[in-house]
Amino acid sequence: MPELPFTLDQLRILKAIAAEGSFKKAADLLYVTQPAVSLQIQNLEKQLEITIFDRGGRKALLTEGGRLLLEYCERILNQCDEACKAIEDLNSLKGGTLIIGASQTTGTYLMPRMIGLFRQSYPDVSVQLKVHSTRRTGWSVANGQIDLAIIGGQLPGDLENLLQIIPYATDELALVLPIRHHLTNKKELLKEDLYKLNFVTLDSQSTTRKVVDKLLKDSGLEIQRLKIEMELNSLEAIKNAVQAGLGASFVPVVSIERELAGGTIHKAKIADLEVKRELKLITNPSRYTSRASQVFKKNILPQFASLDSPLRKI
Amino acid sequence: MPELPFTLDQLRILKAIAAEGSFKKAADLLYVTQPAVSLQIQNLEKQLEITIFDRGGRKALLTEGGRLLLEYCERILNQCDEACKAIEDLNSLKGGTLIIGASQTTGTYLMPRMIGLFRQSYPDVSVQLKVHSTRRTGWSVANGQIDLAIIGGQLPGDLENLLQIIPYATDELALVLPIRHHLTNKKELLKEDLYKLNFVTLDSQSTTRKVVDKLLKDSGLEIQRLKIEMELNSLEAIKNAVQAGLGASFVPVVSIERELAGGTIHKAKIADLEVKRELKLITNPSRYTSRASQVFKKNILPQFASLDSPLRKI
DNA sequence: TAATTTAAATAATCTATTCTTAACAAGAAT
DNA sequence: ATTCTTGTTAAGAATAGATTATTTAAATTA
Repeated sequence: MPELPFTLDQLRILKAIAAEGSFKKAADLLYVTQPAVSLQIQNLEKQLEITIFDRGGRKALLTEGGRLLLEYCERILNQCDEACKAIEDLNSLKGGTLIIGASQTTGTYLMPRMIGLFRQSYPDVSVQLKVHSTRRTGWSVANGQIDLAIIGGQLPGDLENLLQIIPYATDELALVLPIRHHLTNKKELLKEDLYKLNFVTLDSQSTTRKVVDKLLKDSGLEIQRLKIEMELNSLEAIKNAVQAGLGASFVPVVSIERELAGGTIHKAKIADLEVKRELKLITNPSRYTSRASQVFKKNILPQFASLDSPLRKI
Repeated sequence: MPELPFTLDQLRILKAIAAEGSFKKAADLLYVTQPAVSLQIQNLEKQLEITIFDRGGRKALLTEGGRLLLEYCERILNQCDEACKAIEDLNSLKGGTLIIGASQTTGTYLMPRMIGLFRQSYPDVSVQLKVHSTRRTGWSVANGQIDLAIIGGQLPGDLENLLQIIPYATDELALVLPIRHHLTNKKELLKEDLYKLNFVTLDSQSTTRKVVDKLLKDSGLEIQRLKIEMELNSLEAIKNAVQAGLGASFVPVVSIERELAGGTIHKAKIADLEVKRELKLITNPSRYTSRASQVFKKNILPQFASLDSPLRKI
């Protein structure tokens, strides 16, 4: 190894001697014997080809070269200390960044609460939330741009093997009706009733829309017979449309908590149909997992996870 | 020794890997084997309790902590490089300070030429010239405030043992007369003639004055019989006074080179009297000798030294 | 999919630093 | 003069770090 002319230990010794004015005291300060100090300084002087200390007098005094070196020495050691502190902060989560991926729905209704909780405990970690499609989120996790993500949709097959996928929670996709709709009287609906409704849906690109379509189809419904009044591109717009009496819709329950509590929207029960999807936590097991990510997964996510999620099993 | 969490070598390895994106290539770059690199990084990671590299993929990628550390790493290594350069410059005399002491006379007439010569070769060394009394100069050399000095007077006894005193040159104190003075006709004067002259002298504090007085007295002259027209405090003033015809004076030959060449002053010979003093180089053998000081002593001084000076014996 | 190649981790051995103890030398303080 | 302190020198011991050889894992290629 093409050698450096000094080591950090030598610089530490130099600093100590300069501060104490004595080899002996420096040795005591550093918990080594005095010859060790002498030797190191001799090596340093030999390698730099300068005299550093004037040992003549009562005190060990710095020569011109010594003073020059000491200046750099202090700067270098300060940088080292700073580096240590920064790393410690990172370890104790007083710094760093956590990047979380989510779909539109979880990103809008679930993540903000989770992140809020996380930041209560770790206010110095900056958290980024990336809302993208399931596919794109999956790739981002795969190549390390995102630490972890919660998705509701189906991943491309090749990613399924690459990523760790943990069932996280069940997201019910509730049928919501305007509160003055005539079907709100009925305790329970039947699948058949859906054909009588006008629907306001997410546009067909959306993951949630695809999931709903697939689930309805799987349950035996002929989805092309469902009347779609209009397609909107955000859940908020849909909720507003439903509340305005423009039609019914399937929306994630997490997105209507406030409306249900305020009685501004009606959630219908369907006797012979359950529209549910699995929310899944995805991470990349072959990548480095940041401390913040570990903590988020271990401490925050379980508080929102459904009871049967592996994350809950403490 | 309370340990530092990393060594400069480890930082160098870290930097190399980050640059090359590979442990192997970093190893080649640093002329070590690959396991050595692996081990050092492992130690680093253990000590800092962080993961630095993501070894999963094709390339060794930095983790968040790794990037953080690398920032400090680069700054630290840069400082180290700078320190090395500064020391090298000092060694090769591309920096540093040389502090030279001198009496009024040598400081005015000799040193400027020497320093000029020195700075031709070493323009980056800053040179300070301190003109003080012999006594004060001696003490400054003793306590290290001055690297070396040339003095013409007598040192206090205690300093004579402490310092290294090398005969350097003989400084003739020439009797100078106005060019129109009636004694300039004579080829050689005699001591007796001095009593007929009016003298313009340095004031009695001055080293040169004391030396001249002593030398004249030692040669048997009754100095109180010499007529002193006036006392001035600088050689330049004296030279002007002499040239103006106000009187004669003993002045160091080095101080009248220009005037002799221009024929504006007359230097008299005295048959039975030689007024000479030894200029001596003094240094402090028990103190650190700067590189600049060594060079000045070895290369510059001999060019101005008299033939019998030890400095000339190459 | 298997085979080859490449990079990194691991293990065992060996070397080289760098401590420590001990003995010594030089200055300062008593 | 001698005692105490401080630093240097020298020899042995402990440790850190490097090397070679081998194993493991991933990526490229056939």
